[in-house]
Amino acid sequence: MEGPSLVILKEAAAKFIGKKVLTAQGAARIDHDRLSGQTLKGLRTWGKHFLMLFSDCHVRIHYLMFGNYYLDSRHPEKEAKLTLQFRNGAWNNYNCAVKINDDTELDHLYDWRRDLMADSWNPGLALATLRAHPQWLVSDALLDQQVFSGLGNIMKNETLFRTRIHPESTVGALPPGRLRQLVDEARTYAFDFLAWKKEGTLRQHWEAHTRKTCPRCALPLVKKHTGITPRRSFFCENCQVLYR
DNA sequence: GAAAATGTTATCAT
DNA sequence: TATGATAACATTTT
Repeated sequence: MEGPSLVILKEAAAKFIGKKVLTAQGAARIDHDRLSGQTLKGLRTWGKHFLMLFSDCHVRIHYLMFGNYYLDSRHPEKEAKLTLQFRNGAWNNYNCAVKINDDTELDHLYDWRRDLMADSWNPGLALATLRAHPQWLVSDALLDQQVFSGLGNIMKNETLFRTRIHPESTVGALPPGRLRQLVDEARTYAFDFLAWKKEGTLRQHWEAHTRKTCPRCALPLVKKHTGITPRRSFFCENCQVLYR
């Protein structure tokens, strides 16, 4: 689950803010009793981290690859990792990593300027970090959660296709204008992703990710694992320039 | 039916 | 101590 999907959840679950947790339970190995009776003070996201704020702690949920949630309903069979029951509904979270953190000063843990979805997103800071690591492959750089927090593999492939940059280009070899373009397009695509995800039309808008042919030139797209991670890259060798 | 994938963190080994 | 390998999690799509 990538950053934009968490923004959608934050909006959908906002009705629980200010409400008391009647019961907390689930398969996650946390102290559920600690949450029962507490009032949900707020919800935040930082990249792919979903944060539930309470007066003396916060819960961090990471949905990883397969995580999902049900609001006011539940999975027909699976046991939730964390279920929060409120007077006005239920919040079930599945296949996710759940952690309680005693620190309530989130600013100690998170640099909000790094969150691609945030108003406080700072493209200049991302740019500066990239400039400091010229040897990185762009496919690794985009997936670095300390630089583009919330950016996932789909967003990586689509951003590179849009900017016509080959995933195995090195950051340092990109002309300055192209590097800036990459940073800006990552943010632009993130919000297109958000809008399409809300409409339920995300997948049909993919131009490169999981596609077989290039929508620009009709040549076959290359599917290859690139970078240190390594994650799937779908790209056009004809349209996307390799900067080395 | 096998394999791979919208991903990260904890733990163990070196 | 720092870095790196491996396990763990566990569903949907190809």
